[in-house]
Amino acid sequence: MDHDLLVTLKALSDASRLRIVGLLAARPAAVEELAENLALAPGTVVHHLKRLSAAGLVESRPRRPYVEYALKVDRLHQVGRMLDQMERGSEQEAHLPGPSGEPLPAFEAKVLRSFFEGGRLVSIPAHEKKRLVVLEYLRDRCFSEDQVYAEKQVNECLALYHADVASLRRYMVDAGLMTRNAGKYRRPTLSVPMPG
Amino acid sequence: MDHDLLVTLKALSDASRLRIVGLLAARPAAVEELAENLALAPGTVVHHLKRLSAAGLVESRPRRPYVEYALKVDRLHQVGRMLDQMERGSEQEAHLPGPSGEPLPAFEAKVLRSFFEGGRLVSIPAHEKKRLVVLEYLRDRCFSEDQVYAEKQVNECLALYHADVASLRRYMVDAGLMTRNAGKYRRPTLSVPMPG
DNA sequence: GCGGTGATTTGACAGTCATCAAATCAGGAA
DNA sequence: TTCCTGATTTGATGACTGTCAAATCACCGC
Repeated sequence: MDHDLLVTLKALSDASRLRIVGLLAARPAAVEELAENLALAPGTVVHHLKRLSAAGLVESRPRRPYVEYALKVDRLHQVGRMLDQMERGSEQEAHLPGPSGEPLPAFEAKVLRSFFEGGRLVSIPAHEKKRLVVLEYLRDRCFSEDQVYAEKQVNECLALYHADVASLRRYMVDAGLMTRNAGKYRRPTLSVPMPG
Repeated sequence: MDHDLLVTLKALSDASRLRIVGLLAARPAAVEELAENLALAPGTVVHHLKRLSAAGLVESRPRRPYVEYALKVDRLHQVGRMLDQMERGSEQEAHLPGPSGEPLPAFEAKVLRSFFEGGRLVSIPAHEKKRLVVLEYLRDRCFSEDQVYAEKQVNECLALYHADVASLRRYMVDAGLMTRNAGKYRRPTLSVPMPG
């Protein structure tokens, strides 16, 4: 979620891409059309469109013999709203809501309240049971299922909550909350820790 | 205006700076405080704060013995609104409104209508009188007085309207609409072209 | 099947920039 | 004045990325 915002802002923070968004705001267009308007090579335009697409700002559809790229205005509005609410973000995080607002079990709520302050993790719990609560909470806030994360991305989101991202990463992997394969991280498909 | 949006988006499109914004959203803070939370060197934090400041997102105030940096929420909201309205941007430009909405003299209005299409300059007028109308219009939309622009910035804004930015730049300078000094561009302070 | 057109991918290059360590500055206290 | 603390500047380095030209792909009509 937070990570997506970053991706989207990065996508919008380039002159050429902003111009593309401006052009697509008027009407959908093909790659070559954009390339001509922007005085850029088609390959470059494709590169930009891919970034905008990864940010959910643009969608493509075959329109033989062209490919029609169109702006997804909803996403733009979403980003606008996110920025508007960013100032509230930290206050809300101070409430430490559960994944979908439902109340947390008492123990977990207590642990989270005592280890978080102003939306940030003040220290990593030494007791394994408490640590697990914190780690699981962070994992849910940072990573979605069925997505692969580079170590850099993992660090980026964890850093939102605590400076020592290396420890958090290691603990998560050790606890089986995240799996690491060839430098890539992901949530385990079905992690029911079975003893024996 | 458009240029400021780019600067601001660039400022927001970095993980560290987003985290800074998040921290400052909770409460104002000093450089070292931020540096510790982010696990970054103080110098690096200052660098980021300078960028955020240039984007108008942050302001600083001496708070001996510290320097207090605070978020300017208004600016954040402004950006959010700009993104919301970006989709309307091109439509509005299609109307080619004057600098502050007042009606343009008939001749200028006619020239602009015939040389612009969908908010873009379709070709540079060959006739000097018409060209001047177009150039002046573009200058007003791109550059404010009392500000110095690098050539790159000049190109960025002009490119929003026409691919051949080099010609536009040259014509503007030749016509005295912009002055160039040591690679830097600016609007002439008082440009009353006096013959002789 | 074969060309042709438009889209995409690839490899290389250049410019930008985040980051750090270390040097420097600024102002209060001793 | 001379320290001390915190902020800022500087220079260097490494990573990222926007850009292009050229190669490749995908699909259509012949």
